[in-house]
Amino acid sequence: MASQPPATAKDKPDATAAKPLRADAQRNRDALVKAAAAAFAMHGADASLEEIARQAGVGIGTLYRHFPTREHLVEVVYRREVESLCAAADELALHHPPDVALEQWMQRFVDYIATKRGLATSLRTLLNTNSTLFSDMSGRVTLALRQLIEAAVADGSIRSDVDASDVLHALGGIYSAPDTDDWRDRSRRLVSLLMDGLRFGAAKSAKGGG
Amino acid sequence: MASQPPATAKDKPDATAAKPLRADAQRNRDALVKAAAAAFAMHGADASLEEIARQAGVGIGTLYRHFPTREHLVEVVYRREVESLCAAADELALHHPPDVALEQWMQRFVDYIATKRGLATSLRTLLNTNSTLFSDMSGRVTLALRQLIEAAVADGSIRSDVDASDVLHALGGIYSAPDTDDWRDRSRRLVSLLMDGLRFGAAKSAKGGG
DNA sequence: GTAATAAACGGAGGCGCCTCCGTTTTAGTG
DNA sequence: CACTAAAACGGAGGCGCCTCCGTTTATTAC
Repeated sequence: MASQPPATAKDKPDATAAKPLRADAQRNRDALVKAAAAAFAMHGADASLEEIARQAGVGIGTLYRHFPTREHLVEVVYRREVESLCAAADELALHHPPDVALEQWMQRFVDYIATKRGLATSLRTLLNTNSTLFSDMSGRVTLALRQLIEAAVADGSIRSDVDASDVLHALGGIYSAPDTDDWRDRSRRLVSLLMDGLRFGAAKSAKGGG
Repeated sequence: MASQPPATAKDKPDATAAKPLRADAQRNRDALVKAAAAAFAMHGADASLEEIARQAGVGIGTLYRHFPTREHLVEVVYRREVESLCAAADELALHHPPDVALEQWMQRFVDYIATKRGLATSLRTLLNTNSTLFSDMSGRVTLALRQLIEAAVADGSIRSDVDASDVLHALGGIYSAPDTDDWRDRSRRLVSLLMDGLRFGAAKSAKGGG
């Protein structure tokens, strides 16, 4: 479990090599990310950075030391959220039948995107600027979705002639709908509809294999 | 020369209908645009708006009344510059042989773009956001270029199998070159080279018509 | 000319951005 | 434990953004 290389380990020229932060620095950093996530969710991507620092209980200087620009902070928050969304896939897979897990995850995905409406503009700018971020995130999402789909296909509860990118496109159609009041309800219905389409013609009737 | 419709003229429901400004307002507006053009040229698109107001000799409130956002101001300055660039085409056509006019105008065009390097990012954002602006401006430029080309073709000094959009693409290749110190010299050479290509196979050798 | 009114002015004020640097805290060392 | 160097902190300060509203000015009507 001890993954620190304090003295005995050799330096790894790892791409993601980050020397361990000092304990207080790590604490503050975590507090900042948490506060930023809340602030961005509440006020959109141009929430006040000073307010974020205040909520995190640190000085504005500390915020800027950790995140030199607003974009850095937005990126970290965004990565963290996508990561947690994808982690939820594993969690759902453990506690539900594959098709139910898939449906619930798709619903979460759409809901998550919905919360990002306000950030749409700046997030798109960020994703255009930072192509690494874009490919990392879409790769991560596709992977999570693929695993859910494969499990459901293996289980025979959905048809086998679909793949993750097809479904991702279909979900795109759902969340790009204009935002009315009943957006949430409709998206729920549409995800459910998509799910029925996926179940149609599935092998489940011939259930037998383990 | 009197183009004001003070009392006798009827109201035109023109799309660009703008009620005439009060004299002082028009004066201030002009001063602001002029100051802004200078400031953007000097400091890029995020020049200080307060400084612009100061240079124009007006209060910051006046600036914001005329141009509610920075983008409004950038747009007006940009439109004015493109307009003046295109007007230069007519001017050149009056005082030079068609091929010389064409070459000189292309040179001005490339020089102009060069001054916009600093604004590239924000200008691109603006053009993406505001598609009307984009089509207006590129239409205006294409028209000016087409007239120069047609005159030179008619005169027999350049070949006839090119059109404005071809040449615009070629110019694009020139100004998108990486910016080194000798950028200006090289672009001059390249424009000259392009011009030679346009002259090649022209009818001018068979000069005879008046 | 004067009066009335709509239009325009302008800058103070409140807030946010970001930098800079004196102060504090941590992680090592003996 | 004390000591030190390096790392991190934090907030004052300077500047820019933008709004709001009391004051000034151009225009119109008489």
